Amino acid sequence: MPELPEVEVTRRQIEKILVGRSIRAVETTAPSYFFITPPRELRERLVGRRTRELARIGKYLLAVLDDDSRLLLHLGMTGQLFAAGASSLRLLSAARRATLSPDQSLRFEPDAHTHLVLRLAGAGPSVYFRDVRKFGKVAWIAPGASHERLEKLGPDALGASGALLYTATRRRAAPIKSVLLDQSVLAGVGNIYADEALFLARIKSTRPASRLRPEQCETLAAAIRRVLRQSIRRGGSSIDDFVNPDGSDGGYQTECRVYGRGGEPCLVCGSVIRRIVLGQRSTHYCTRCQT
DNA sequence: ACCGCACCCTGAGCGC
DNA sequence: TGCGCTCAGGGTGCGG
Repeated sequence: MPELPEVEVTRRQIEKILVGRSIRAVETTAPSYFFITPPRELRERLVGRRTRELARIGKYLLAVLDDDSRLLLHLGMTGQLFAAGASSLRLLSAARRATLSPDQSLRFEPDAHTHLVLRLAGAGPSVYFRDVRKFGKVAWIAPGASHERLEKLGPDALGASGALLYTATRRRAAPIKSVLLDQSVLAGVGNIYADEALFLARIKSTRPASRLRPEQCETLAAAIRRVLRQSIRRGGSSIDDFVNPDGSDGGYQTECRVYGRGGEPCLVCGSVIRRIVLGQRSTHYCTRCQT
Protein backbone atom coordinates (compact mmCIF):
# COMPACT_ATOMS: atom_id res chain seq x y z
CA MET A 1 0.00 0.00 0.00
CA PRO A 2 1.81 3.05 -1.21
CA GLU A 3 2.02 5.83 1.34
CA LEU A 4 4.26 8.89 1.36
CA PRO A 5 7.60 7.01 1.45
CA GLU A 6 6.67 4.63 -1.36
CA VAL A 7 5.38 7.52 -3.47
CA GLU A 8 8.53 9.54 -2.80
CA VAL A 9 10.79 6.62 -3.70
CA THR A 10 8.75 6.18 -6.87
CA ARG A 11 9.01 9.88 -7.64
CA ARG A 12 12.79 9.90 -7.36
CA GLN A 13 13.20 7.01 -9.76
CA ILE A 14 10.52 7.92 -12.29
CA GLU A 15 11.77 11.49 -12.33
CA LYS A 16 15.03 10.31 -13.89
CA ILE A 17 13.16 8.59 -16.69
CA LEU A 18 10.43 11.11 -17.34
CA VAL A 19 11.82 14.60 -16.87
CA GLY A 20 13.06 16.32 -20.00
CA ARG A 21 11.60 13.72 -22.33
CA SER A 22 8.56 14.16 -24.51
CA ILE A 23 5.65 11.75 -24.66
CA ARG A 24 5.52 10.02 -28.02
CA ALA A 25 2.45 7.86 -27.43
CA VAL A 26 -0.07 7.07 -24.73
CA GLU A 27 -1.73 3.69 -24.33
CA THR A 28 -4.60 3.04 -21.95
CA THR A 29 -7.18 0.45 -20.99
CA ALA A 30 -10.89 1.16 -21.46
CA PRO A 31 -12.63 4.01 -19.60
CA SER A 32 -13.20 3.11 -15.96
CA TYR A 33 -13.36 4.37 -12.41
CA PHE A 34 -9.56 4.62 -12.63
CA PHE A 35 -9.59 7.49 -15.14
CA ILE A 36 -10.84 10.81 -13.77
CA THR A 37 -9.93 12.25 -17.16
CA PRO A 38 -11.22 9.86 -19.85
CA PRO A 39 -8.53 7.90 -21.70
CA ARG A 40 -9.30 9.50 -25.04
CA GLU A 41 -8.86 13.01 -23.67
CA LEU A 42 -5.76 11.90 -21.80
CA ARG A 43 -4.15 10.79 -25.04
CA GLU A 44 -5.03 14.07 -26.77
CA ARG A 45 -3.65 16.14 -23.93
CA LEU A 46 -0.44 14.24 -23.32
CA VAL A 47 0.99 13.27 -26.67
CA GLY A 48 3.78 15.63 -27.68
CA ARG A 49 4.14 17.13 -24.19
CA ARG A 50 7.45 17.23 -22.41
CA THR A 51 7.69 16.65 -18.65
CA ARG A 52 9.38 19.52 -16.86
CA GLU A 53 9.20 18.24 -13.31
CA LEU A 54 7.82 15.41 -11.25
CA ALA A 55 6.52 16.64 -7.90
CA ARG A 56 4.85 14.95 -4.95
CA ILE A 57 2.21 16.20 -2.56
CA GLY A 58 1.23 13.70 0.11
CA LYS A 59 0.52 10.48 -1.75
CA TYR A 60 -0.03 12.24 -5.08
CA LEU A 61 2.44 12.55 -7.92
CA LEU A 62 2.22 15.56 -10.21
CA ALA A 63 3.99 15.65 -13.53
CA VAL A 64 4.35 19.27 -14.59
CA LEU A 65 4.26 19.48 -18.39
CA ASP A 66 5.77 22.02 -20.76
CA ASP A 67 2.44 23.75 -21.44
CA ASP A 68 1.89 24.24 -17.68
CA SER A 69 -0.75 21.56 -17.56
CA ARG A 70 -0.22 18.79 -15.02
CA LEU A 71 -0.77 15.07 -14.84
CA LEU A 72 -2.06 13.91 -11.47
CA LEU A 73 -1.33 10.33 -10.42
CA HIS A 74 -2.41 8.45 -7.31
CA LEU A 75 -1.29 4.87 -6.70
CA GLY A 76 -4.28 3.96 -4.54
CA MET A 77 -3.74 0.64 -2.85
CA THR A 78 -2.25 -1.57 -5.47
CA GLY A 79 -0.87 0.95 -7.95
CA GLN A 80 2.57 0.26 -9.41
CA LEU A 81 4.44 2.87 -11.43
CA PHE A 82 7.56 1.49 -13.00
CA ALA A 83 9.93 1.49 -15.91
CA ALA A 84 9.57 -0.96 -18.77
CA GLY A 85 12.22 -3.58 -18.23
CA ALA A 86 11.61 -3.81 -14.49
CA SER A 87 11.44 -7.38 -13.33
CA SER A 88 9.72 -8.45 -10.15
CA LEU A 89 7.43 -11.24 -9.09
CA ARG A 90 5.23 -8.57 -7.55
CA LEU A 91 4.33 -7.42 -11.03
CA LEU A 92 2.86 -10.82 -11.85
CA SER A 93 -0.35 -12.47 -10.65
CA ALA A 94 0.03 -15.67 -8.65
CA ALA A 95 -1.40 -17.55 -11.62
CA ARG A 96 1.34 -16.26 -13.89
CA ARG A 97 3.99 -16.87 -11.28
CA ALA A 98 2.88 -20.49 -11.06
CA THR A 99 3.30 -21.06 -14.78
CA LEU A 100 6.72 -19.45 -14.83
CA SER A 101 9.64 -21.81 -15.23
CA PRO A 102 12.61 -20.99 -12.99
CA ASP A 103 14.89 -19.96 -15.83
CA GLN A 104 12.28 -17.85 -17.58
CA SER A 105 12.85 -14.10 -17.68
CA LEU A 106 10.71 -12.04 -15.30
CA ARG A 107 10.67 -9.06 -17.60
CA PHE A 108 7.25 -7.48 -17.41
CA GLU A 109 4.94 -7.24 -20.40
CA PRO A 110 1.86 -4.95 -20.15
CA ASP A 111 -1.21 -6.92 -19.03
CA ALA A 112 -4.91 -6.18 -18.49
CA HIS A 113 -4.09 -4.24 -15.32
CA THR A 114 -1.62 -1.93 -17.03
CA HIS A 115 -3.95 1.06 -17.40
CA LEU A 116 -1.54 3.69 -18.60
CA VAL A 117 1.59 3.42 -20.69
CA LEU A 118 3.69 6.47 -21.56
CA ARG A 119 5.96 5.85 -24.53
CA LEU A 120 8.75 8.40 -24.54
CA ALA A 121 10.67 9.88 -27.42
CA GLY A 122 14.25 8.76 -27.91
CA ALA A 123 16.03 5.94 -26.15
CA GLY A 124 15.01 4.91 -22.68
CA PRO A 125 12.20 2.89 -21.14
CA SER A 126 8.49 3.55 -21.26
CA VAL A 127 6.65 4.26 -18.03
CA TYR A 128 3.93 1.80 -16.95
CA PHE A 129 1.15 2.42 -14.47
CA ARG A 130 -0.36 -0.86 -13.35
CA ASP A 131 -3.15 -1.18 -10.80
CA VAL A 132 -5.01 -4.39 -10.14
CA ARG A 133 -7.77 -2.96 -7.95
CA LYS A 134 -8.09 0.33 -9.79
CA PHE A 135 -8.18 2.41 -6.61
CA GLY A 136 -5.48 4.50 -8.22
CA LYS A 137 -6.34 7.61 -10.18
CA VAL A 138 -5.19 9.55 -13.22
CA ALA A 139 -6.29 13.08 -13.99
CA TRP A 140 -5.16 15.82 -16.34
CA ILE A 141 -5.20 19.34 -14.90
CA ALA A 142 -5.44 22.31 -17.27
CA PRO A 143 -2.83 25.10 -17.11
CA GLY A 144 -3.58 27.42 -14.21
CA ALA A 145 -6.28 25.13 -12.86
CA SER A 146 -6.23 23.21 -9.63
CA HIS A 147 -7.89 20.00 -8.60
CA GLU A 148 -10.33 19.48 -5.74
CA ARG A 149 -8.34 16.50 -4.51
CA LEU A 150 -5.22 18.63 -4.13
CA GLU A 151 -7.05 21.51 -2.52
CA LYS A 152 -8.33 19.29 0.25
CA LEU A 153 -4.86 18.17 1.31
CA GLY A 154 -3.22 19.35 4.49
CA PRO A 155 0.53 20.03 4.70
CA ASP A 156 2.89 17.30 3.57
CA ALA A 157 3.56 14.87 6.41
CA LEU A 158 7.35 15.18 6.09
CA GLY A 159 6.88 18.64 7.57
CA ALA A 160 4.59 17.52 10.39
CA SER A 161 4.80 19.81 13.39
CA GLY A 162 3.52 19.47 16.93
CA ALA A 163 1.78 22.82 16.73
CA LEU A 164 -0.12 21.76 13.64
CA LEU A 165 -1.20 18.48 15.21
CA TYR A 166 -2.23 20.19 18.39
CA THR A 167 -4.42 22.72 16.57
CA ALA A 168 -5.90 20.12 14.26
CA THR A 169 -6.88 17.76 17.06
CA ARG A 170 -8.54 20.15 19.48
CA ARG A 171 -12.12 19.45 18.38
CA ARG A 172 -11.60 15.90 17.24
CA ALA A 173 -13.12 13.21 19.42
CA ALA A 174 -12.15 10.50 16.92
CA PRO A 175 -9.24 8.16 17.67
CA ILE A 176 -5.86 9.78 16.96
CA LYS A 177 -5.11 7.05 14.42
CA SER A 178 -8.19 8.03 12.38
CA VAL A 179 -7.14 11.68 12.46
CA LEU A 180 -3.65 10.76 11.20
CA LEU A 181 -5.26 9.01 8.23
CA ASP A 182 -7.26 12.16 7.42
CA GLN A 183 -5.35 13.64 4.50
CA SER A 184 -6.82 17.09 5.09
CA VAL A 185 -4.94 17.23 8.41
CA LEU A 186 -1.62 15.85 7.19
CA ALA A 187 -0.99 14.54 3.68
CA GLY A 188 0.87 11.29 3.19
CA VAL A 189 0.38 9.16 6.29
CA GLY A 190 -1.39 5.85 5.66
CA ASN A 191 -2.16 2.77 7.68
CA ILE A 192 1.37 1.42 8.11
CA TYR A 193 3.10 4.62 9.15
CA ALA A 194 0.24 5.78 11.36
CA ASP A 195 0.62 2.59 13.41
CA GLU A 196 4.41 2.84 13.42
CA ALA A 197 4.50 6.51 14.40
CA LEU A 198 2.00 6.01 17.22
CA PHE A 199 4.10 3.14 18.54
CA LEU A 200 7.27 5.24 18.47
CA ALA A 201 5.43 8.07 20.23
CA ARG A 202 4.00 5.58 22.76
CA ILE A 203 0.47 6.80 22.15
CA LYS A 204 -2.44 4.37 21.97
CA SER A 205 -4.15 4.44 18.57
CA THR A 206 -7.66 4.57 20.00
CA ARG A 207 -7.02 7.59 22.16
CA PRO A 208 -9.39 10.49 21.40
CA ALA A 209 -7.30 12.98 19.44
CA SER A 210 -8.46 15.95 21.48
CA ARG A 211 -6.96 14.41 24.59
CA LEU A 212 -3.37 14.70 23.34
CA ARG A 213 -1.29 17.20 25.25
CA PRO A 214 0.99 19.66 23.43
CA GLU A 215 4.15 17.72 24.26
CA GLN A 216 2.58 14.51 22.99
CA CYS A 217 1.73 16.26 19.73
CA GLU A 218 5.40 17.25 19.46
CA THR A 219 6.52 13.70 20.12
CA LEU A 220 4.04 12.33 17.60
CA ALA A 221 5.02 14.83 14.91
CA ALA A 222 8.68 13.92 15.40
CA ALA A 223 7.81 10.22 15.22
CA ILE A 224 5.91 10.73 11.97
CA ARG A 225 8.81 12.61 10.39
CA ARG A 226 11.28 10.01 11.57
CA VAL A 227 9.32 6.97 10.41
CA LEU A 228 8.69 8.49 6.98
CA ARG A 229 12.30 9.56 6.49
CA GLN A 230 13.67 6.20 7.56
CA SER A 231 11.34 4.38 5.22
CA ILE A 232 12.33 6.60 2.29
CA ARG A 233 15.96 5.83 3.05
CA ARG A 234 15.20 2.10 3.00
CA GLY A 235 13.29 2.32 -0.29
CA GLY A 236 9.77 2.09 1.18
CA SER A 237 7.84 -0.93 2.40
CA SER A 238 7.18 -3.81 0.01
CA ILE A 239 4.40 -5.59 1.86
CA ASP A 240 1.99 -6.82 -0.81
CA ASP A 241 2.27 -5.08 -4.12
CA PHE A 242 4.66 -2.21 -3.76
CA VAL A 243 7.71 -2.45 -5.92
CA ASN A 244 10.27 0.18 -6.81
CA PRO A 245 10.13 1.52 -10.36
CA ASP A 246 13.20 -0.56 -11.20
CA GLY A 247 11.58 -3.74 -9.90
CA SER A 248 13.46 -3.95 -6.63
CA ASP A 249 11.77 -4.34 -3.25
CA GLY A 250 11.81 -1.75 -0.52
CA GLY A 251 13.35 -2.68 2.81
CA TYR A 252 11.27 -1.01 5.47
CA GLN A 253 8.75 -3.85 5.92
CA THR A 254 11.31 -5.69 8.05
CA GLU A 255 11.64 -2.65 10.32
CA CYS A 256 7.98 -2.41 11.20
CA ARG A 257 7.61 -2.64 14.98
CA VAL A 258 3.84 -3.17 15.12
CA TYR A 259 2.29 -3.16 11.64
CA GLY A 260 1.46 -6.71 10.56
CA ARG A 261 2.75 -8.10 13.88
CA GLY A 262 -0.55 -8.81 15.62
CA GLY A 263 -0.11 -11.67 18.10
CA GLU A 264 3.68 -11.36 18.09
CA PRO A 265 5.72 -10.02 21.00
CA CYS A 266 6.49 -6.33 21.29
CA LEU A 267 10.14 -5.74 20.43
CA VAL A 268 10.46 -3.34 23.35
CA CYS A 269 8.55 -4.95 26.23
CA GLY A 270 7.65 -8.43 25.02
CA SER A 271 3.90 -8.21 25.53
CA VAL A 272 1.65 -9.31 22.69
CA ILE A 273 0.93 -6.82 19.91
CA ARG A 274 -2.79 -6.30 19.63
CA ARG A 275 -4.65 -6.10 16.34
CA ILE A 276 -7.99 -4.31 16.21
CA VAL A 277 -10.08 -2.70 13.49
CA LEU A 278 -10.44 1.05 13.62
CA GLY A 279 -12.37 2.95 10.99
CA GLN A 280 -12.29 -0.16 8.79
CA ARG A 281 -8.51 -0.28 8.95
CA SER A 282 -6.44 -2.92 10.69
CA THR A 283 -4.64 -1.29 13.58
CA HIS A 284 -1.71 -2.66 15.56
CA TYR A 285 -0.39 -1.48 18.90
CA CYS A 286 1.35 -2.59 22.04
CA THR A 287 -0.98 -2.64 25.00
CA ARG A 288 1.84 -1.95 27.42
CA CYS A 289 4.01 0.60 25.57
CA GLN A 290 1.16 2.68 24.17
CA THR A 291 -1.16 4.41 26.61
C1' DA B 1 -17.84 20.45 11.72
C1' DC B 2 -17.31 15.99 12.69
C1' DC B 3 -18.08 10.81 12.97
C1' DG B 4 -18.74 6.26 11.33
C1' DC B 5 -19.97 3.56 7.79
C1' DA B 6 -20.86 1.78 2.79
C1' DC B 7 -18.78 1.66 -1.33
C1' DC B 8 -15.46 1.34 -5.45
C1' DC B 9 -12.21 -3.13 -7.03
C1' DT B 10 -9.94 -7.83 -7.66
C1' DG B 11 -6.90 -11.55 -6.20
C1' DA B 12 -5.33 -14.48 -2.41
C1' DG B 13 -6.38 -17.67 0.83
C1' DC B 14 -9.44 -20.22 3.30
C1' DG B 15 -13.15 -23.90 4.47
C1' DC B 16 -16.08 -27.24 2.77
C1' DT C 1 -10.39 -29.90 -7.82
C1' DG C 2 -13.38 -26.09 -7.37
C1' DC C 3 -16.69 -23.21 -5.62
C1' DG C 4 -18.03 -19.35 -2.68
C1' DC C 5 -16.89 -16.63 1.00
C1' DT C 6 -13.98 -13.10 3.44
C1' DC C 7 -10.38 -9.95 3.68
C1' DA C 8 -7.17 -6.20 2.33
C1' DG C 9 -7.49 -0.64 2.45
C1' DG C 10 -6.48 4.00 -0.62
C1' DG C 11 -10.12 7.60 -0.95
C1' DT C 12 -15.08 9.71 -1.49
C1' DG C 13 -19.51 10.63 -0.07
C1' DC C 14 -23.48 9.94 2.59
C1' DG C 15 -26.70 10.32 6.73
C1' DG C 16 -26.88 11.32 11.53
